[in-house]
Amino acid sequence: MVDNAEKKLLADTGHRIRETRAAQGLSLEQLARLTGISAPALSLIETGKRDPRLTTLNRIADALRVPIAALTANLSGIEEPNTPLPYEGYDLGDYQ
Amino acid sequence: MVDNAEKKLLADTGHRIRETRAAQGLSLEQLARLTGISAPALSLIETGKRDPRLTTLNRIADALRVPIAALTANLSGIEEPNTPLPYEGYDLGDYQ
DNA sequence: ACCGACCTTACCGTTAAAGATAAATTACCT
DNA sequence: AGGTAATTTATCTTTAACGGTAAGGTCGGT
Repeated sequence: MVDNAEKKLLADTGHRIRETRAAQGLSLEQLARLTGISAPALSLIETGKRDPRLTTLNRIADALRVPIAALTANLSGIEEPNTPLPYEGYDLGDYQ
Repeated sequence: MVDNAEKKLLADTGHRIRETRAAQGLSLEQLARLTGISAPALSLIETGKRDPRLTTLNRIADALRVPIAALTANLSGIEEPNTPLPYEGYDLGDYQ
């Protein structure tokens, strides 16, 4: 469960990065120079084969001039205020 | 430039995680069980001493039932609107 | 066909994330 | 004060991110 969801997260995030980069007419090599991240590493991230660190994601977002949130696929089931979760909550006793 | 900004990013992100966890009355040990991430690792992340991977951040966001964007500090200089490309920016003349 | 720009994949070395455990520290109680 | 929970820090091992380089692959253009 975790594994497939995480693969999808990485794939979707990579997709968003690639779309954003392509929309700006940047090549991997250009983005590599802008971010300091090598082009092979960027390729792996964009194809969902690598699990980037937060600072890596931040450097990409900075270079593409979008917030990190624009790159992180949001498939966790939560989006806006409070989506009622399909599964059991934990004991959040003093919450509310 | 990158270094200080990244430290601040990690510190701010960790702070948001801690605030969200505390607001739900969860201990590090409880969050560790929910995420599969060890309590020492969570402590390092919350105190900004570790650079978490995207899937790690995602597991934390899932357990806290907030989107990843709620945890990632947004100090990249860009705000909210996902600019659909004004496209006259980006002076990459020196690159290319 | 060749060419050139772009992307992918594979290998290697360095570095750091992450789990486990234990120890030390701090906070919060009565 | 003592006691307990919570958190931090330290050490170790395994795993993977990342850069570098080189090789392979794809596509469009002349």
